[in-house]
Amino acid sequence: MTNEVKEIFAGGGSPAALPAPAALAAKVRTLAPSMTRSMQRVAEAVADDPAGCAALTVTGLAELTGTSEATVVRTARLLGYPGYRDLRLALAGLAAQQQSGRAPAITTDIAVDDPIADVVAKLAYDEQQTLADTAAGLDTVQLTAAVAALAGARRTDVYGVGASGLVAQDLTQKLLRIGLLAHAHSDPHLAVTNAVQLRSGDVAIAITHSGTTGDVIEPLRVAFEHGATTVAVTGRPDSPVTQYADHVLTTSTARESELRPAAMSSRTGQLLVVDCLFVGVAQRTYESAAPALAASYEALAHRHQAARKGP
Amino acid sequence: MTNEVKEIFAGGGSPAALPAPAALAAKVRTLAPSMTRSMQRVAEAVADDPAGCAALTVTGLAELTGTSEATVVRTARLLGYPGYRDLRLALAGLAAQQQSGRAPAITTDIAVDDPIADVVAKLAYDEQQTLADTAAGLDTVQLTAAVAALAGARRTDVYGVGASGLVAQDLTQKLLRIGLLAHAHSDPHLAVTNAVQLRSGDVAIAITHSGTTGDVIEPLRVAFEHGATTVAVTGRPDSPVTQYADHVLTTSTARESELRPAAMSSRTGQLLVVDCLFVGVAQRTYESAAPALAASYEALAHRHQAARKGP
DNA sequence: TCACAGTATGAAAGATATTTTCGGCTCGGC
DNA sequence: GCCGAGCCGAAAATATCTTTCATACTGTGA
Repeated sequence: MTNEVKEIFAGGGSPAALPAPAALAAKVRTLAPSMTRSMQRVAEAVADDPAGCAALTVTGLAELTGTSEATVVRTARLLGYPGYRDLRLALAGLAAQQQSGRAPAITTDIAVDDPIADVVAKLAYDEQQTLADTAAGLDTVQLTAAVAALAGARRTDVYGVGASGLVAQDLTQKLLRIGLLAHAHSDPHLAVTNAVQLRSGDVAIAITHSGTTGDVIEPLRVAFEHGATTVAVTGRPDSPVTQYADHVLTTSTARESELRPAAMSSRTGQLLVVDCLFVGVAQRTYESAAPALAASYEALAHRHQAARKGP
Repeated sequence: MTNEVKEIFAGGGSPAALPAPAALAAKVRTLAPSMTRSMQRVAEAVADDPAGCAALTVTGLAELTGTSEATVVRTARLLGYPGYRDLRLALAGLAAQQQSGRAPAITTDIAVDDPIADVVAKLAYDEQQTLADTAAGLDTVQLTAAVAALAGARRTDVYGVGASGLVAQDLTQKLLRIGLLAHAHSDPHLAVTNAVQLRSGDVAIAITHSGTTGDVIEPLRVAFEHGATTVAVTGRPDSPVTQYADHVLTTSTARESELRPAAMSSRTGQLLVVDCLFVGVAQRTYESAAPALAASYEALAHRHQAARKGP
């Protein structure tokens, strides 16, 4: 008999019968007056530190509050749960919500004495922000034009120095993988001497956050003057580099600070632009890109060891 | 005896011992490849419907997935929890977070005929997700250890090939800027010949998404055997590369597809880890890092043209 | 193809946590 | 002071979780 009653409670009720975690604190306040002393102690502990209580077994919570298991279970029942087990789950949910609610507070700058966990959170948050901003600010018309130029290019040269040089190489690696002829230049002299070879039908891409890097502007200018289609990926749409760019792709300019140089966040936005270019081109040239990609995987397969399980 | 052990697990351990709910989805993806079939079924069910699974007992989840209780417990262990009970609590937390207006996830893949605006949105979303997952899954203990090793290193070698090679260079560039002696190797032969020079007090870092890239594992092994402190940045915490790593930093494994190679999303997570390492080291060596950073800006200033407004 | 080694898996036993029962206890009213 | 109502916790009963162990399976080398 008692068994049957319990089963109804545990499994038979409507799906949303249990109080939502968020309502727990309110329920505690509402019901507190009608509770006995011991139960109030339990309810108080639960409302006070949901996360802590969620980590406790029924026995642990009983000890913490100086009561018994039976009282804890009675309290859980009063709060609307079938038993302590379900209260505990709700508590875990509440704790998680509170924790995630605290997250947006990380907009502050990174300090020298920040614990490493904060550093991780802040960096991740900032880069997410940069991605969102860049995506929102990207001009799809310009992007489409750049993709079209790349897809039909005889050859593509990409210029970038410093951190942007790595982005340039990233783009080049990707384009090569889908069968396009691309080359990244970080040596300004070689970049210029190569740029003079370009002509109509070729594409030149300059990547510079500030838009003022002479070593990158110069080859783009040369390419521009030789009739190549030129693209600038920069955080400053009004900077010198755009003078010689047929298409300008703007990346977001995130806040920078002492411990977080501009190069760090700009890179994230630049890479997003590069990925967009790559996928755009891959879409346009799918017939040839897909087999080329597959072939490049194939070619690398033997350079990977078989994954072994633990010792 | 068993009692004592358990209590340590439940209450006494370090605060961040258990994986946070937010990290769960990432962990499932990261560890799924190393799971057995049955465990994958359980992991999938858990990732698929956290709320639903949180409502189930170990027996219920075993029945739902057509496996046994033992398998469910094993899966929970693999995901980093002491047992199913704790996994269930995390699940409840995750469910609560999702319910409280978290991202519903644009799970669709990039298609060949997606308009460019969709491509931008999907790529940005995916990379944001990768950042969040990587940040959530990053082990701060390992990170702290790696930072400490780097900050006190006589010299640092970083190994990476392909896309990871660019990440290696990014890290190297950053470390050099704050006055550390660092070098990136993408030539496997040179990497090994340099690795034999390393000894205790030096640091070697291998960056490989799959964790199976022989060209990167080999130099790390050599460095490891010569007594250097070794760090692996990989998406597979159980892969061969970790055999020779004193500290393992795990990046998130995002879904990949034909138009979005693994290298693309892995790069985002790797760069976040690199940034965390850099900032961590910069914090520890602030006295010398700050002036070094300032000096590096200074040195580059003359290579930037004055920003001119329009024509 | 077959034997074999190493794993993966689930059934059931064992341990732990939760729920129920039941009797002692306190407190206020008469 | 006596009585009754209801609070409370110890311990039994039950549900749940964990471990163990035997079996089935999978891939491997002869």
